[in-house]
Parts: sequence; structure tokens; C-alpha cells
Amino acid sequence: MQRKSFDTMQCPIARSLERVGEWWSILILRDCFQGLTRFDEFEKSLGIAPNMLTRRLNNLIEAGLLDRRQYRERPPRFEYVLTDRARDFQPVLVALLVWGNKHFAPEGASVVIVNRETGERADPILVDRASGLPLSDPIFTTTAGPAADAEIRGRYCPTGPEEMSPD
Amino acid sequence: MQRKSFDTMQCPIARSLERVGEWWSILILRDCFQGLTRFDEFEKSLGIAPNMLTRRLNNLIEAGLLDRRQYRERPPRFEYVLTDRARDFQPVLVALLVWGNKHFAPEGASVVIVNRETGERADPILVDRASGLPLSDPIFTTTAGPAADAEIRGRYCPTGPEEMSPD
DNA sequence: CTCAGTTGCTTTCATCATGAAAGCGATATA
DNA sequence: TATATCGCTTTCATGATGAAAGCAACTGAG
Repeated sequence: MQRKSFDTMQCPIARSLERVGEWWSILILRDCFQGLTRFDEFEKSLGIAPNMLTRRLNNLIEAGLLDRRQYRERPPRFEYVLTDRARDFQPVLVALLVWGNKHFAPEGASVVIVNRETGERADPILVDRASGLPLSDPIFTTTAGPAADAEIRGRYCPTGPEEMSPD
Repeated sequence: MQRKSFDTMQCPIARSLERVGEWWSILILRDCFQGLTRFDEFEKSLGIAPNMLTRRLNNLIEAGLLDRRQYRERPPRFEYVLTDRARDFQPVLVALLVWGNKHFAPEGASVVIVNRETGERADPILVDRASGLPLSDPIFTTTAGPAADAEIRGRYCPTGPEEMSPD
């Protein structure tokens, strides 16, 4: 039974998940950020079945997140490298790491982000670039943007001048 | 064939994904952040099969991300509300939204975060709380933390004093 | 030279996940 | 009374999944 696609949704979160939301995909990207490039490296790091790894790598290539680069002719051998688009995924990984360290690490932080020069541990926080205010501030709200379709507008303006049922 | 658990991994990202990494789970959390609480609301919003929704809701409850609250006795009826742990997931959602708007929205931003008072659109960025430096700065690096086990240490210090093979 | 090991996949197979659809019990409304 | 709605549960056929075997090509040791 094929998984239902999120691609019919306009929500940007849904669109992101359409490309990275399968089991294993985000962990593969994590490993790419760690510098792994080869099939056997991913396989060893993740303990993933080869057929699943092949499948996920191909989907990430299809999504424009990985490039496949031949590093050997005989036999043909490829490595997998992050695209610029994938590099912009880093904040998601950082946010997952912070959340995991806070809530699912009773033994303490096993992975941290540090300042190379001072050795100090970083404490990541999401802020608004212009005002410097943390995004957790109640002053911020999520709403329909300029390109929103009827469904998204209905979602975020349910009591607006035109009552729309989400569909 | 049961999906392979990430719970044997110490990586905080893997631990986060163990709890939210199934198809639909993050979108359910998105909807909870939007104020949806009832079964039929999620069902309508997502277009998800009822048996899958039940399953995912139960897994999110099990993971301590949702609480089930009875709002009616006859028949027994429940709504689903975010726990504090789940509220801390917001930065992940924001990061996914920003990434999706940038890379997968040729028509422009359909969902945005705005300042309620000024109406100005927020531009989220991940910074280090202490120094204010963006996490994308090359000065930052990811490394093994104080609670790291041998596998994680091998992952992040492959050329350290003790060469360890990741396992 | 042969043989064994390694790499990077592909193929096979049995089991579980998945979504569509029907079903159920309880309630509310006409 | 009948019909609609809600919140699930059950059924069923199809695709995903992981374990394991397989394959071709290479490398290195004896």
C-alpha cells in the first residue's frame, strides 16, 4: 500500500516532509553532514538494509538533496554529496538535536555543538533576524502568506470575511 | 516487516526521530500547534485514514508528546493536546517551514510567521544564545558530548588518541 | 596463478504498514 | 421513526520493510 503523498498540500512543512519524511532519510542527511559519502559508510553507520539504502539515496537524489558523483570507472563507483539545497537543511537537524538532548537523553548530551575557538558549547536558539526576538515569543504568530491558496487561508483565517472550510 | 528502531542509537537526532519520524506524525503535531484537538479535525485537515490516525495519535501519546483528555462521558470522547515536551518541538517545525518556503514554493510563501504588533514578517535564524553568532558560521562544529558512548565518540573523533570503529 | 575478502549494489522472500472502505455503537436532529 | 455525525475498529489488498542471499568486479595475499 503506497504511502499517501503530501505533495497535494501547499503547506511548506508538508512539502519539506514529502522529500525527507521517510524513515531513514533524515539520518542519511545527518551522516552526509558528518562527511560520509559512500554506500558502505552509510550502511555501517546506520545498520540499514542495502536495498533500503539504495532506495532512500535515490529518493534524496530525486528530491535534489544529494548529487551522485562517480569516483571510479571500473567498476563504476559513486559517492553521494549534499547539494546546496540540502545544506540549508542544517537548522532542522540542529533543532532535532537540541530537542533530543533536552527530552530524550537522561544520561546527558551525547552530541553537542561547540565553538571551535573557545571550546564553549553553543546553545542554539531560533530568533527573528531583524528584531532579535526569540521565535518562542507570543508576539509571533503563524499565518497565511502572500501565495496562500484557499485551503491555507481557510486554515489560518477561519473567522475571516470569507469563511472557508479547509479541504 | 517492522521498521527498524532507532532506539539503539544514542544520537539525539535519532532519538527524536524515533518518536516523530513516522509518516504523518510531524503533520499531526503541526495541526496541534494550530489548535486542532479532535479526531475529526485531524482527519479532515490531513486526509488521513482513520486507522492510521488512531495509530499515530496513540504513538504520540506513548512518546509523551500528546495528552488524551476526555471531554464527554456518553459516549466517551477524547481530545488530544500538546504536552510541554511537544511544545519544545516548535523550532523543528519553524525550521521545516523556512526550508520549505525557500526551496519548495515556486509560487512564493504560503505560510509565514509574523509579528502580531507590527505585522512584519519574521525571518527566523538559528543563533548561539551566548554569542549571537549564527549556527551556520564555520566556527561551530558538532562533536561528541560529555555523555557520549564509544560509538558516538568514534563517530566524531575518528583520528583521536583512541581510534574507534563506529558500531 | 588461485582463493578469499571487499564493495556496491540487486534480488528474493516473508512479514508488517498502509490506505480505502465498510462497519459499529452511541448520540443528535428532523 | 429515519438519517446524519462522531470516533473509532475491522477488513482486505497492496506496497514497504529488513534479513539474507546473490552477483560482478575488483584487490590483495599466498
